[in-house]
Amino acid sequence: MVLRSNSAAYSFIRLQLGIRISPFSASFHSQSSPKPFIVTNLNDALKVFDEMSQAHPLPSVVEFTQLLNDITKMKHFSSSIRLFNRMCALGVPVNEYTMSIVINCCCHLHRSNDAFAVLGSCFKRDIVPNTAIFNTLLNGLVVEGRIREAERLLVKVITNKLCEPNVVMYSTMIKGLCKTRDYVQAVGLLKLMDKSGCKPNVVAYSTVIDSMCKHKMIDDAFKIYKEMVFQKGIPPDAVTYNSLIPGLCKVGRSKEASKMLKEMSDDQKMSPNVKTFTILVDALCKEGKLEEAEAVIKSMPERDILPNIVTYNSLINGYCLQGEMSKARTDFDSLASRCLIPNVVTYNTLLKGYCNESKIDEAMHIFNEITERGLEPDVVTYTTMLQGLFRGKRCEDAKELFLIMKETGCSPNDTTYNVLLHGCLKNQQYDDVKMLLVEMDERGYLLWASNLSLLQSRIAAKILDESLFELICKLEPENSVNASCLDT
DNA sequence: CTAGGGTTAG
Repeated sequence: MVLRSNSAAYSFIRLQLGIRISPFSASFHSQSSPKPFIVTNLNDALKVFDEMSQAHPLPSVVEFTQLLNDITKMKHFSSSIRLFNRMCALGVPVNEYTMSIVINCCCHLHRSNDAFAVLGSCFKRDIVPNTAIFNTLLNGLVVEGRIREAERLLVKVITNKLCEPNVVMYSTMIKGLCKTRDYVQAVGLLKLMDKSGCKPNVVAYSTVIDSMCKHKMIDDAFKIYKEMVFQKGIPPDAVTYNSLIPGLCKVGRSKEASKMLKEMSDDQKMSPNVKTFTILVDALCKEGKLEEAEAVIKSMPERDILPNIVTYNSLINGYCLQGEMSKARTDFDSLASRCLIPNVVTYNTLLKGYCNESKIDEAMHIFNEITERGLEPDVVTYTTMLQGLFRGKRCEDAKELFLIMKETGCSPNDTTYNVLLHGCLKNQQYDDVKMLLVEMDERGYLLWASNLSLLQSRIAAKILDESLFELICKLEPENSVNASCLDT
C-alpha cells in the first residue's frame, strides 16, 4: 500500500526544511489588474524589471508576478528565480501565486531541494501553499527519480491535510511509480483513488497504460484499458490510442494495431495524425507486409492526412529490407511528384539497401548525390558507406573515406568504430586493429560481441598478438550489443 | 500555475 498510516506527523517537511508548518495561517488574496507591459523576449523583460524596481512607489506584487510568469513561460527559469530573489530583496510582499511560479521554476531546473526551500519560506511568510504547489513539488521529485521521497510527501500531504490531493496529484504519483515499474502500487493507487472519492480519469489510467506499453507489457495494458472503458465507463482519448497502437506494433501485433487505428479514425472526437499512421506503416514494413503498408498509406488521404517524408522513409526501408531495390528506387523517384523532399535519412536508407545488395557503385552514387542535393552526410551515412566498402572488399577506399569523414568534422561514434574493426578483421587488415582499439578505449566506446569473438579467434590463431587482450578487456565487451547481423 | 502520448536511417 502506498498510503500506509503514518504517525510521524509533519516530520518529512520539517526534517527536510527545518521549518515550522502553520497550516492554519491566513491566505493571501491578490486582486487582478490589467497587464502593464507586454514582453516577448528575455532582454525586454529584464529591462522592464529594472524600470519597475526603480519606480516610486514600487509597482504592486501583481505586476511583478505577471512579469515573472511571462519570463517563466519563455522557459527562462533561472532568470525567474534571480528576479524573484531581487523582488524579495526589494521588499515586494510576494504571495502564493508568486511562490508557485518560483517552485515551478526550481522543478523545471531539476532542483527540487531549492523548491522545498521556497516552500519553507512560504511557511515563514504565512503563505498557505495550495494544491498546485504541492503537485509541482511532487512532480519535481518524480522527474528527478526520487520516488520514495515523492511517496513520503504524498503521505504527509494526506495525513496532515496540507492540501486536498486532487486527481493531478495522484496521477503524478502514479507516473512516478510506473517509472520504477512498480505497477502493483500504481494500480493499487488507482483503486485507492476510486475508494477515496477522487475518481481516476483518463489521464490517470493512460499513464499506467502508456508505461506498460513501453515495457512491452501489452496484455497488462489492455487489462487496465478494459477496466477503464468497460467497468468505469471512461472513454479512451487520442493519447490512450497513441500509447496502445505503438505498444501493439512493438510486440509484432500490427494487425490489432491497424484495427485499433480504424476504431480511432471512426471516432469523430479522435484525431489520429500522420505520426500515428506512420507508426503502423513502419511496423507493417518491418514485418514485411508491404502491400498492407501501401494500403494504409493509400487510405490516409481519405482521412485528410497526408503521408510525409517520414512515412515514405519507412516504406522505402521496407522494400530495402526485402531486397526489392527497384521498388525502393521507384518510391524514392516518386517523392518529387508527391511534393516531398528526401532528407538524409531517406538517402541513408537507400544507401544501406544498395550496400546490403553489394551494389557498391550504386551506393557510391547515392552517397555523392547527398552533397549534390545540398544535404550533409552524417555519421550514419559514413558508417553505412564504410560498411558497404568493406563488404565489397574495398578496404583502401574505406580507409580513405574514414579520413575524409574525420576531416569534414563528422565525428565517428561507437558504431563507426565497430564497423571499421569488423571490416578490418574480416579483410585481414590487421595492422589497423590496434590503432582502432586504442582510439575506442580513449573514447570509452564498447566492443560489440561479434568483434570480441573475432578478436579472440585471431589471437588464438596467433594472427594477432596476445598483448591486445589487456586492451580488449578494458572495452567491457560483456556490456556490449550483439552485432552478428554484420556477418550476413 | 500543477498530471498522460505519437514517426524514419548505421
